[in-house]
Amino acid sequence: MWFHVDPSDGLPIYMQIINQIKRATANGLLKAGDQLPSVREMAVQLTVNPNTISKAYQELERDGIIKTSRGIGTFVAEKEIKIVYEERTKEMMAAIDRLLVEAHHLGFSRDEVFKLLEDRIKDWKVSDK
Amino acid sequence: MWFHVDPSDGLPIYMQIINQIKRATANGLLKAGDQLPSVREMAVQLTVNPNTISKAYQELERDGIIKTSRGIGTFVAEKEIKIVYEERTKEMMAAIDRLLVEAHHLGFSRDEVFKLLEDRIKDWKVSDK
Amino acid sequence: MWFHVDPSDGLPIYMQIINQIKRATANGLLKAGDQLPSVREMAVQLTVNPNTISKAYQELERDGIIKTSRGIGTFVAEKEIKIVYEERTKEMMAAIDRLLVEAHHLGFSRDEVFKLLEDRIKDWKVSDK
Amino acid sequence: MWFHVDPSDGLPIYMQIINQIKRATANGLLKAGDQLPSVREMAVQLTVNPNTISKAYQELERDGIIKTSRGIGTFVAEKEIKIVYEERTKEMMAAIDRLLVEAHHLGFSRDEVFKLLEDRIKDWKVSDK
DNA sequence: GTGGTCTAGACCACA
DNA sequence: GTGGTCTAGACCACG
Repeated sequence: MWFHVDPSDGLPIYMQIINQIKRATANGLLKAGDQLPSVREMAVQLTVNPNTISKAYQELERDGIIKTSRGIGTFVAEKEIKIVYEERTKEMMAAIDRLLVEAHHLGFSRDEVFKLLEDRIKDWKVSDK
Repeated sequence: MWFHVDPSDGLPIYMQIINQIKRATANGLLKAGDQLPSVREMAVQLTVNPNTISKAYQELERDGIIKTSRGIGTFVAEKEIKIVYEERTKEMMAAIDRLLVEAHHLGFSRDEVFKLLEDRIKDWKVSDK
Repeated sequence: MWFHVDPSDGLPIYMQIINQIKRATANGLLKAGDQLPSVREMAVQLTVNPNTISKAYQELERDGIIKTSRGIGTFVAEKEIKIVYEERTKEMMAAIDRLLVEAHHLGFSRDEVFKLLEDRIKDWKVSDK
Repeated sequence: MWFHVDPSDGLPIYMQIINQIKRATANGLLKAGDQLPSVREMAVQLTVNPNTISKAYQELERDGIIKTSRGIGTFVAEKEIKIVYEERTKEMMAAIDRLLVEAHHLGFSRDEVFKLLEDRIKDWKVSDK
């Protein structure tokens, strides 16, 4: 499988794994019912401590993203993640505020941020498939 | 002053303080030359250990956000954009990309992000002087 | 390892440690990828509080000299010169000027400084590989 | 008088004053027997706490640079500062080492440092009077 | 009064 | 085992 991990990334390794799996399920790269590698298998592949994989899986299961059956394996769950609208918007606004603060400290005006984002979104759209 | 801290937030306390001060300098609540509460003062206000405040202040100083003088106090620094243009833009684009990725995870389309940012910038502008 | 510390030196302990590590990476005693003693280990060696070592390591990390991974350890970072040419040269010239001023205070002529540096560089070169 | 002080310099204010006076006596700008401003006078002039001036003067007197007579004033002392040769050389070598370490972290080779210093010294000589 | 350093000791996050 | 955060409390340097 196509997982990878960067130990020198600030993000804890178990988090990197969680993010990749979340993203894959969001993308459709992983569909409900798909089997995930076993903890040991993945640990070998990423040359990472099995505890680390285990922790990632546990957290994913807690969030209802995956489902593990003892002795059988680990699978992508049916359930879909739903965050309430207000929650989502709140987080999104927080993220936007973080961006604006960062922009300020980098010396960009709000209009420049707006312009840059506009351009960036256009680029992304073009490269969309 | 209007600082507050949530010990049960995942974010370390000193980080919460850093973020609040960065934000305040970014939106003009704190202006260059303004004096910040003394380490001890802020420590009692937030019922937090003085060392924790100190750590936040030191980190802010090395980022050039504030300036401290022993025996005098701590002050908001003159803003000075030192990084070269390419560097700045590169960092800004990276920040924008992080935002777009986060937006995607939260299930927002790019147009929605664009719209939200537009609104937010308008709000901030009002508080500009 | 060969670290040592003098608590009665005017310089803060964490600074002494920083200087030693910077020096060691500068003259090749520590190379990129080398593992540093763990915080606790070094703390007992130097009979110093672990927090003090931790502070030194954290400061070194933000200067890009070392790289630490939680749960793994602390390592010498790959050297990476990021600053632009003009910036670098400006800083270097400032450092040279500081040296010349200090030399003047100590009563050395410029030619003597030149001579001493020449000798010193030769010595260092020998320890190059 | 031509003293000045920069509170935002890393160096403590009292140190800045000491350095200026030391330099002036080394230069000949201040000669043995010259009277220095009173503590109060200097404090007003530099808009600095009198304690700070006082501390500088005390330290200078301890080093034999100046001599104060109660009720009369403060004067440059006759005695000349002498550091033993080995001491001076030791300090000078330490300063050179600091320069070389800094150079390394700025990405300069030893030969480049040598070259830069050579140029700098030549410049200084030309601008000497 | 200000900020800076250090200790002792606790608890957490990560691998 | 690793490093990171926080507290309580001491002492120092500076103005």
